[in-house]
Amino acid sequence: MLQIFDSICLLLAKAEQKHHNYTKKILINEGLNITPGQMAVLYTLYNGDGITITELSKRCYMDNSTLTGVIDRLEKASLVMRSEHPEDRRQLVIDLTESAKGMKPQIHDVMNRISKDMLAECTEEEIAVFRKVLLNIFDKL
Amino acid sequence: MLQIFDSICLLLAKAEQKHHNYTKKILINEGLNITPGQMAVLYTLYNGDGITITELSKRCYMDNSTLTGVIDRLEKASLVMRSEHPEDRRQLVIDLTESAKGMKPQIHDVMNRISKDMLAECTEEEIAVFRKVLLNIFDKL
DNA sequence: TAGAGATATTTTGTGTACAAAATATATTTC
DNA sequence: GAAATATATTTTGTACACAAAATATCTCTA
Repeated sequence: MLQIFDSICLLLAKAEQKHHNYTKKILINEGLNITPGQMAVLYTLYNGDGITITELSKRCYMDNSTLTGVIDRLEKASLVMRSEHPEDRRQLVIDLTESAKGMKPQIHDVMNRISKDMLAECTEEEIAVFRKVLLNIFDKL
Repeated sequence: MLQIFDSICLLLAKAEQKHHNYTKKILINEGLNITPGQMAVLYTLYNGDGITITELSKRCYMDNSTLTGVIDRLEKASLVMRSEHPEDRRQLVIDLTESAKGMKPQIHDVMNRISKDMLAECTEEEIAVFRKVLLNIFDKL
């Protein structure tokens, strides 16, 4: 059983997949009606909105062309607004709506809960190592 | 910098994303002309082919409906064959082609190389903890 | 044995993810 | 200042990923 996890590559991929689906379900259960990707964008914007799409893409490590669709859906859900950049007509500025701002505590709660759930059996040291290895993978690749 | 990685949830998601893209590039550079998902299916079939789609889906933790498309593409690339199940006409049996069997060493090499690259800076102990935490996430969620 | 329910696979619809091309606008260079 | 180049965003095409519905076939039960 779990034979394919001889490979740490596949294990990493599938652990993240479980985590992603778990996040999806919790967001639905909480009635937040957003997806994990949309949550990541909102979370990033809570650290400062009023930024361009390219800047947002850098901060949340999401492809520019992927963001187009995510922002479309967030805009349709009235959580985000595109507006013109005052000095450059190529750029668009993304702002959170009041409705999205109101969701901030709930979103932080959800993310904390998910971290806690998925790492419930792990010690502080193990979590520190886990974080370190993930950061290393992110930086290295 | 890396502000969103205060959250280990987003860090896990993005580390896996980097890993996925890295895998994609290596597979192209090696001239294997398959995607990471296709590689996972082949890898699973190397542990035993001649199994049904549902059995394959259990072994590689891929959704049945996702597998339909992956197998379509593998079949188009002549790496896999669907054939009728002798006793149950609902089921299809998936077999590797000779061509796919010939790729086994290369695929194992690629996967070992990727593990090595992404964990290059890590000690054996850290890797053991990393694996343990991933397995825990997979089992728990 | 006919009909109900179960199982296997595919299809459809939605949401990332990314490369490459398309579009629009800015900037640089000659 | 017009042409070349650069930048910002969207569009298009391909590949997962999964839920729900559609199909086909099998099995169980009355």
